[in-house]
Amino acid sequence: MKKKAVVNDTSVCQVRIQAISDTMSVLSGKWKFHIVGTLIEGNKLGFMDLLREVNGIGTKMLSKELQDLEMNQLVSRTVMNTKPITVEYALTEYGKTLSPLIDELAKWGVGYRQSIIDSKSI
Amino acid sequence: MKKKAVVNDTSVCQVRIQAISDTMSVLSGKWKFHIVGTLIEGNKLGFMDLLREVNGIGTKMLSKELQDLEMNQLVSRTVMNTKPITVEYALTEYGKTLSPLIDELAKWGVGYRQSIIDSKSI
DNA sequence: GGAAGTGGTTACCTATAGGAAACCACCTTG
DNA sequence: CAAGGTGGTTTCCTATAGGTAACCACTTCC
Repeated sequence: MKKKAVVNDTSVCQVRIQAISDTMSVLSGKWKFHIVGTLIEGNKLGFMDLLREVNGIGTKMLSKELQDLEMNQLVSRTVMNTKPITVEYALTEYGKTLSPLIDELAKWGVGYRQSIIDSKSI
Repeated sequence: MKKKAVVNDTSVCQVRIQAISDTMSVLSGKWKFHIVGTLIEGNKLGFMDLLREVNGIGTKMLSKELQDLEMNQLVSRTVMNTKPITVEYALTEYGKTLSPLIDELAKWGVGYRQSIIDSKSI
């Protein structure tokens, strides 16, 4: 019996793999990270605000993605009692726990872009 | 001139949004986080090892995703001079900078799963 | 009354992500 | 020489993600 080059079959590792799947399934698609990232910066935003801020998104996708995020308790939707009715989208307390993740995402992206620039100038 | 409820038009913010896009474009698709996550655990792995470890992936996707990652300098591909030819995939030094990001991803996923369990048991 | 701004939904279309399976080459073992 | 293990590529197919545009309702402004 040869020893297989298996990684690490401990439950810790299985949990980790499962956890990555879970996170990705909640934040799947092209826009959710952007929307959450924007809401971290903006605190409370209306639909049209988000449409402007999230570069390139259309009404359909924004609407759908917000529903997804609301379903997963990450975003709250509050209809305000104003003259032209307005709706406020904001991160829930739980949604705010995504901050460190989004920060890492942004941080890595900055470094990545810099590394491309550096490699070009050699 | 009404003040628009614009988030934060500073360059810091624009960079951040751009950075999130960058990261997501490099790690797009269903499998890249899994593959990188597995390589973090496993150090050096062969094609068949990855095929076994990354649950559910097929040869085509694994092959394609590894090429993508190699192109972006995140993964190295080394053909070993062994009797039945073997290939070692490993994270590059730059690929290892993804560790904190993957860790956050996994950490959040664990918390998320727990929050689902908790909300059920109330 | 019509334009313009709020916040969407719906229908339609297409590009592509991703899966299954066949196939290829090379080497070793029986 | 056939089987089985390495490491893939190619073809073919489909599900779905995502884009465009039309449309809806309500309100205020002119």
